[in-house]
Amino acid sequence: MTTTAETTATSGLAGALVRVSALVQQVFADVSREHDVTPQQAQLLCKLLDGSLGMTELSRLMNLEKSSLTGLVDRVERRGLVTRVRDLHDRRACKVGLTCDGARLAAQAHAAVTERLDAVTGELADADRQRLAAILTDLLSRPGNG
Amino acid sequence: MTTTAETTATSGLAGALVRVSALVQQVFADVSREHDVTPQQAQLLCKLLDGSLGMTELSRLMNLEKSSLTGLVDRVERRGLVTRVRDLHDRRACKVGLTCDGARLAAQAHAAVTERLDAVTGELADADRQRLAAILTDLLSRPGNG
DNA sequence: CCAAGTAGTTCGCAATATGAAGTGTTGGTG
DNA sequence: CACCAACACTTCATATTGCGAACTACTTGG
Repeated sequence: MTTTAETTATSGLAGALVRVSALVQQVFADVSREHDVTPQQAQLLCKLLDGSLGMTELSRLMNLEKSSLTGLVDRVERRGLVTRVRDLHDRRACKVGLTCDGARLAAQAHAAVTERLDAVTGELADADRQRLAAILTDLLSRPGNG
Repeated sequence: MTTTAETTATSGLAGALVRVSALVQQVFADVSREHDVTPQQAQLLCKLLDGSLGMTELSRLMNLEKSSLTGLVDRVERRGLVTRVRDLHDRRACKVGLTCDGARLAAQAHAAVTERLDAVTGELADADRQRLAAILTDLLSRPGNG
């Protein structure tokens, strides 16, 4: 067993997940480009949609080294989409938050991604959509998958 | 409407898809790193698992500009995982194919990704796994989503 | 008060991605 | 046949991404 690519056939689920992931990434890339930001920048903005976050928290959330995040935030800040605010209680730390422009862009990009993904899943039967949502939610709720 | 992040709540499906995508990307990144290649390089190798492909075909398959692909193939070729073979019938074109090392690495990486994703979905009930696979396959079979 | 830990940044480096421009090659049309 | 548009791929300049190691500044426990 585990001879060649055909191994995929065992379940097909893993392969399907990889392909779905590629599809989502493509949607994300398209939307980001239409809003004149990179996918990473768009993702950063979206993470901030429900409140400012510290660098460490953000790096954990985005699976990035802190040093990588510094640069990313630098570039997004230079575009005026985000600001660093020094934390009053801990002068080492800072909170990264959206500017007005950033919030607008983030909301639009988020809506566009959602809309397009809903369009993709919209071709499914309603029952399947429900089931899909339920199963994925279940999957993501397991420890380690969140 | 479309006020803030809470908009996600409408269906939750789009958000779940995004999160699943991130999960898959992380698995891919981990596995790639363990095999000492970048995710992009691993992806390239996997595309070649069932036969050599031309640059144009590859660029379409990977949603990359041809110029981007040239560099990617260069680096992977430099590592001895892939070779360019001039096409006899069309001297403009070339076929990119796996070397022995490349094929081994690709197979291992592919197996590792599959294994890890199966582990992730293994926590689901069997019936849900089946349903999930069926729905995703259906989704991916729709024109434009493949 | 001092040692250890924590939050971020800086630096050097390699990889990734794009678009514009360039090199050959092919194939059809006049 | 000669030409030229289309095609396959490469080159180049540029920006972004990402890592790890070393660094600064601040906080906190003892």
